Amino acid sequence: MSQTNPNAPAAPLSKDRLRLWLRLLKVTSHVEADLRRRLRAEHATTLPRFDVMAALARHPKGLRMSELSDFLRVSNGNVTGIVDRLTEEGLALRVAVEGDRRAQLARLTPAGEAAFAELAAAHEAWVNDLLAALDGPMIEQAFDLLTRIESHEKDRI
Amino acid sequence: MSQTNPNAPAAPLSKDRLRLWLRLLKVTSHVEADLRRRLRAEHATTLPRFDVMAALARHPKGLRMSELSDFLRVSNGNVTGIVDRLTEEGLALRVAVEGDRRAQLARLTPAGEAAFAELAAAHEAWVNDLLAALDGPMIEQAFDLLTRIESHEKDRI
DNA sequence: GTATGAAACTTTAGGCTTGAAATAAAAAAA
DNA sequence: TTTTTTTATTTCAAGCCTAAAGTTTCATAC
Repeated sequence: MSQTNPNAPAAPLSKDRLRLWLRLLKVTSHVEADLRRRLRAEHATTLPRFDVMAALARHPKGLRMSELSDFLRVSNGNVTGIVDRLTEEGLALRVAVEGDRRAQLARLTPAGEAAFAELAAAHEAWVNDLLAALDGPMIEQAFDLLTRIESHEKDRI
Repeated sequence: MSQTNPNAPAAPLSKDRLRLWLRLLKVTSHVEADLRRRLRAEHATTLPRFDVMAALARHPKGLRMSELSDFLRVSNGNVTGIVDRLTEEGLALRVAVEGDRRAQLARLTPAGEAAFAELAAAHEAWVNDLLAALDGPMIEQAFDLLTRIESHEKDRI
């Protein structure tokens, strides 16, 4: 489904796409770094922990470790460590699954839920500030561009 | 310079910006993960190593370790390790700086330059493929959106 | 010349990340 | 039932990343 003719000389578009990618990466990395910095400085936590807590907050009944790693698109071993650390701090816990002694559900504790509520509010405000230059129509435009990239991605598989 | 009135109720735009950010992060992470996967699978290397090699390739005379970490926006200690590993494999080397025994220049070896040339060509082709859904005008649009985010960013500091 | 402070770099501790190996339990096959 | 395979999770090794502490060298002030 690629639009490029393999026999054609390198199109100038190829260079433009590369420049765009580098620019996109730079901007998103910068925003992400800012969020990480604020999470660390103002809330003594990290983005991966925030992501795990966000996933668990959406699923109050808990998620299996494997569901969690699927959801977050990270490896199994990765979430093991993060949930370990959240558990040590009393923000998460593991509960046995009825009828399957291999599996465990990770859940937020009440303290974890309270902590996440604060984090989520701060996070939304930060993002709102970082993207404040974009108004409604521009946001639409951006969604549109992302959808194009994503749908092409699915073609490729 | 923020357009939001702190006394106003949470604007719906705030939620839209958050949704956009999550979507943006998802798409860029996916593209980045794809590039990492291909670098590993097809060229037995990593994105951080590629980034260091790209910086050194742009500066044939070499870069001080601190210039390198400034350029890549990562910590000093970080580049120490990456250059160490590139050096172990004969792709980079450190040369003393005339007149300052504290400093060292990191440079690519001829083998490193050759390896990078291959990597860079493959990388450009991958990005071209991943962003193939974007034509010239859309690329312009995207640059425009990124410029807005960036320029607002500078306001905030 | 000596002392003080700054600069360039490395080392260290701790968290994140992956892929691969290990463990344990469940499910399927024999 | 016993064996085999699959599934859920953890552990491990190795690289990436940061902030903070440590080392060496340079520059400046005295």
